[in-house]
Amino acid sequence: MSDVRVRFAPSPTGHLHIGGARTAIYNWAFARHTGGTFILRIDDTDPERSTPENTAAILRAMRWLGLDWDEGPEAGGDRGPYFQTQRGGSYSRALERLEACGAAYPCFCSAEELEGAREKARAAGGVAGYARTCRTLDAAEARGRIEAGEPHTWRLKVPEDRGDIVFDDAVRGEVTFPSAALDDFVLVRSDGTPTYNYASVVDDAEMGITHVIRGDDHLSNTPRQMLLLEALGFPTPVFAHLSMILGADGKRLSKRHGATSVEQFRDEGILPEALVNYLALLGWSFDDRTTIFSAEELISHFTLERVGKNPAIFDPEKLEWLDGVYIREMPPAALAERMLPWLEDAGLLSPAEEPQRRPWLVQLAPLVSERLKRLDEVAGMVRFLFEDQVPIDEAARAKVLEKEGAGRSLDAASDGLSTLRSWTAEGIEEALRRLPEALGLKPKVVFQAVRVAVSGTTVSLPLFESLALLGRERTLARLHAARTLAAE
RNA sequence: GGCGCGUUCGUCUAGCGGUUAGGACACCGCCCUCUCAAGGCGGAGAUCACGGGUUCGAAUCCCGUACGCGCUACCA
Repeated sequence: MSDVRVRFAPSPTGHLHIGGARTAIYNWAFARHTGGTFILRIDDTDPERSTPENTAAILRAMRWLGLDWDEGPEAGGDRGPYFQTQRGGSYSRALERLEACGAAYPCFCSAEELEGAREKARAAGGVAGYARTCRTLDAAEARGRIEAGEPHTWRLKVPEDRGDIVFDDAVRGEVTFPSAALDDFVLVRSDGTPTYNYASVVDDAEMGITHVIRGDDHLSNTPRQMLLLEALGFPTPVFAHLSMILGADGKRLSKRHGATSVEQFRDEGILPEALVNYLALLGWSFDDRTTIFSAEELISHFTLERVGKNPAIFDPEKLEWLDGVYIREMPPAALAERMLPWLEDAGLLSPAEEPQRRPWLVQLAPLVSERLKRLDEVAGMVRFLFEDQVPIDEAARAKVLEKEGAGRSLDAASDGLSTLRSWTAEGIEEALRRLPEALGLKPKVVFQAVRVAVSGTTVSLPLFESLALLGRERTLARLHAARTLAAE
């Protein structure tokens, strides 16, 4: 195992978003590629919005995607705990050190005061940012106010002579921030909890994180964190900032763009392999032409050098195409297996009938596989093979059954099939193929009449195979039922 | 407002000084065909955001402008 250590640190304020999922995938792939360690840490420092349910959902989504972590919740590890709310000791120890060396100071300004100052500054068109009012407070006086129980936060004292903060981002290259533009940001809130920038830095350092691969929204936080790192005497990790994933309108992805969380895609019948493949490609390229690759191939090819800098628009259509590719590649038995929950949810199959229906489902699988883009489409496609009777679609009746020749086609099909010796797709095809010529009708007329009679619609799974799966009895019953609706 | 980052077909991208600017999704056409798909073949689609440089030569390097996004919170 190499000494690379990376982490994915979601905050459990919601479900696993696809942006977060992509960050997780890159961290995971990087760790696996380098033989390093992948750590999952829960950044639950926002007491208002963090919930255990969200944490559970995130872990579930990670597992579903196939992203396993070496250290973290439910995995253990010797650098834990892996929940920030359980790491208070680390933050207070670090604060003591910062205070001792004069790198942090208490601030007694109230939230209202700060807000007021901010608005005034903004109205004046000047710089926002904290005015450093408490920075020059006398140490003894500050001590006294703290002891008197006055509410206060702790702020980092940004050094005045630091100059430019420069770092070499693994995806964006050299990035420079003038330290003069940084204000003395809050480390510890008045309730004693750490802010993101603070907790994250302390944890990354204590957990020995070597590469911080995270969203673009943290790029501007990086200089702050580097200042903290310097004050604490910790080494600087390699930073790699990933661009955002946007909706079709170029705006930040949100609910109105459709599904945005990993579990929503699962519920829409997207395969985890396809989602990982798609997300990996959103901002990273395998090479100059490869679109489809397995998780193993992703791992062996993944490098930070091939991560792109520009924001990417999420394209559900391409995801669905890719999902279709994965569905088609699946062996029939595997697809039959994956179809099960969807058939059960649609009430077409009960778990009890499952075992004896297995071989039948394996025969069905190849018929649906090449027309499925998502698994949630399967029930609608196969329903006519499960139910005893099928309603005839009004438009299909008008368009097909009421046409001249439909009735004769159904009669002839009934005749031919009722005495058919081997009820197989091949046998059925042979019997039905004879009909058009015998009736003097176009093949399409005959086959569409039979299709509508049997499936109720003009579009269905391949006819002969469908009849084979339906069985002789139900096929003949439907042919007879449709006869009454048909023209001659 | 300040600071930072980004900008190649509609979309995802390849490209890292010399290419007919390549691939994929979507789109269009043809073939296959019992419908729908899948598949095969072909097509259209990018003056590489714009304007200046540097260079024999720039999508590739530099500067500026525009637009987009992020940060500028006791959110993360």
